[in-house]
Amino acid sequence: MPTPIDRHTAWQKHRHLWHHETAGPRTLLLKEGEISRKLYVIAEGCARYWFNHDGKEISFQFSFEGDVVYSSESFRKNIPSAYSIETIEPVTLRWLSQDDMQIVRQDPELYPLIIESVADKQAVFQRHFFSYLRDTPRQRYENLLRDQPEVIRRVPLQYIASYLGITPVSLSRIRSSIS
Amino acid sequence: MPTPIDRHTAWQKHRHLWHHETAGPRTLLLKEGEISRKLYVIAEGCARYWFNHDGKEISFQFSFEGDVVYSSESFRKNIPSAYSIETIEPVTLRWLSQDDMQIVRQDPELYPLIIESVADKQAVFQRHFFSYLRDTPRQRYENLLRDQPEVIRRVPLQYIASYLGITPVSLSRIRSSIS
DNA sequence: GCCACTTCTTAACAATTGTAAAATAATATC
DNA sequence: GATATTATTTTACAATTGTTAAGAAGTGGC
Repeated sequence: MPTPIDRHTAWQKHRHLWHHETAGPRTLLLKEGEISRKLYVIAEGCARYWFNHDGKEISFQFSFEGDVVYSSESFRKNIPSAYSIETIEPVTLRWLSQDDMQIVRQDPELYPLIIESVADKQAVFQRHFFSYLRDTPRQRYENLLRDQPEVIRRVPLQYIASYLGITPVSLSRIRSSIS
Repeated sequence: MPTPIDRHTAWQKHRHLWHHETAGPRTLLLKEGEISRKLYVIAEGCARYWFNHDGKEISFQFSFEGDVVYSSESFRKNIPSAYSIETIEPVTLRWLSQDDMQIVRQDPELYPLIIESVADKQAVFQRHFFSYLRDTPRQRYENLLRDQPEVIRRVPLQYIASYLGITPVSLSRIRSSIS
């Protein structure tokens, strides 16, 4: 087994592979049905993940500074992405190509870190999922307000409504009954 | 990078590490708050994942023959599990200890397979999650009936209700309005 | 600043779900 | 097989959400 080394140092070995890019607000970084070919990291700004359902845009994830942004299944398997990724604010990004990511993935010092980060992401996702089984929409909004007030400050309410699994009208009612 | 070999062959190398076990119905394989120390695979029978919320048992996953069953975050990090795993039917199981799983994980031929299976599991989970944002409880029940009729045959309805995010009463109404 | 456009809120009503309690059905135990 | 226990269904009513439409507030372009 490779000797564990510092996470930051392990990644820094590959920093020469990163490209840089900026984009305005409401720019598609990835379009539903296309193949995810760049693994982005957000340096500044925010974005949302969404998919189309009967003509409605359903947002299911928001990403901010430091977050990795890509469609992992599409990126790994070269299959069409099930969702789009769109900037909300103007963003500055760095990204890795699929080929360069292959190089990084082959680094034995990074193997355990990558497994771990994928698994951790899954755990976070699962906790988020639990709130849909456990809490009412009102409680989910209150949780968001308490745990991630930044989302409510930076993300338009219509996107937050679909993220909470309700309509904008219902979210508006919940908000007015709180404040 | 290790040469990719046949998935089955790669796992079979480690078959001597597996233990065998049986359990009756309604047996806890893992209790919320305890540490997941065995990675089970179901040979026969089925089980459910659930957590407690205000005295109610909320089921969020069902597992059948061939499925891996454990609390991944708890198993990896030796932290208390956020949920319980309980048999529904009598089961026969095989399992790996944490230490033996460490050995398996170190097999360079299995690294890519493990990363892939974790990532795939996440994708399945994500698709399931999407239905909570996209569909009504009635549609989720109809999807379950269409895609996994085995779940409805083998799992008590009260567990299915919480899995769908509704009460048993509401599920009963939905069922009676269909058939 | 003015206009057009989008976003958010409010209102009214329909549809769905939750809650509590009782009835029925199914299962387990002796 | 009779009884106790648990699971599921049904009923009635309260609470919440969806839908549609209209109004208010906010944004951006000229």
